[in-house]
Amino acid sequence: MDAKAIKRSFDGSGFRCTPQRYAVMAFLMEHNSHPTAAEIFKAVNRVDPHSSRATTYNNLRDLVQAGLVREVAVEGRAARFDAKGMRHHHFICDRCGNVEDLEWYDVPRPATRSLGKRMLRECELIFRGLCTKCAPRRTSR
Amino acid sequence: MDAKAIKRSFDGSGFRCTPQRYAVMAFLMEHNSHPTAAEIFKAVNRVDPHSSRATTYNNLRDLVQAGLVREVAVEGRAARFDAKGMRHHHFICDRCGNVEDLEWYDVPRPATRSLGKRMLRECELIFRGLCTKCAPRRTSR
DNA sequence: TTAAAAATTTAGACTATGTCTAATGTTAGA
DNA sequence: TCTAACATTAGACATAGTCTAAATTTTTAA
Repeated sequence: MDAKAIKRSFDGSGFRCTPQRYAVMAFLMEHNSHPTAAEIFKAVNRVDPHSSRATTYNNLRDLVQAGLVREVAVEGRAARFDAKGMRHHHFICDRCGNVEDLEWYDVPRPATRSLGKRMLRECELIFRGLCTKCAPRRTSR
Repeated sequence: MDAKAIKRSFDGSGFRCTPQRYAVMAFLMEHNSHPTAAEIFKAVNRVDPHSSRATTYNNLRDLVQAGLVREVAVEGRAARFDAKGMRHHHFICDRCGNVEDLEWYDVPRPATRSLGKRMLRECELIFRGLCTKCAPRRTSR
């Protein structure tokens, strides 16, 4: 993949591009499966076992803070992560909890009145239901 | 509040309206602060200490399954709950993690094409930013 | 080049949140 | 009133994630 681009994305983030951080970013950019921290830790260490559990968790937090990675909380399950590439919405499966990307489209903002003194940063659309794997096959049910 | 209405809401849910479950429902209907399970447990037992921790957690899960309560996952924080009264959207504070209700309005559904074989159940809009308490006071910054 | 400072990694202890088990209690309905 | 199904409980357990303190690596500045 584009190693240079990954390294460049760290510029101005306040974080160094260490081998451990690079591995996390590269993995997330190559896989849009929204892995959990545990899955990322395992995957990264399968290739080159030089990132500890603590480092993986710390780095994920740093990357989220730097705005390079997004964390997705799922009810009753471990958090999932994705590289903030193209804008997209999320579909979360009621049954298996998997997170999938859905084509992005503009979302109407709430009325200024109802926001009050709150400072709005982003509007996120989350779709729920059954993913392709979990949806019943035919018209049965 | 409307004790009868709370009891009636259990009809057809497959769950009995026990004192412990009633207490959870009543608390959630009187407070729209989106409390965590731990907060609900404490609050309910302050009034009448007859619900154990396990029961509170079990009942919250049951009530969510019955569709009477909604669970809101927040990144890096404990899950929060609210009674599914009027439809509304959620505002989640980046800084303190508090969840607030925002007036409901219709959300455009994604294109059928991009949904594929997925079965869509609901579209949820989540706003992020700083709540009134956490937003900077004046125009400073 | 090198010494000191800053940032990063690490193992493993620790914390928070939530689930499970097995025993006990309660309720609805025959 | 008896019984089967349902519900509650204490406390052990599981999972996900954080923290600490020491070691390592990188950067800065002389």
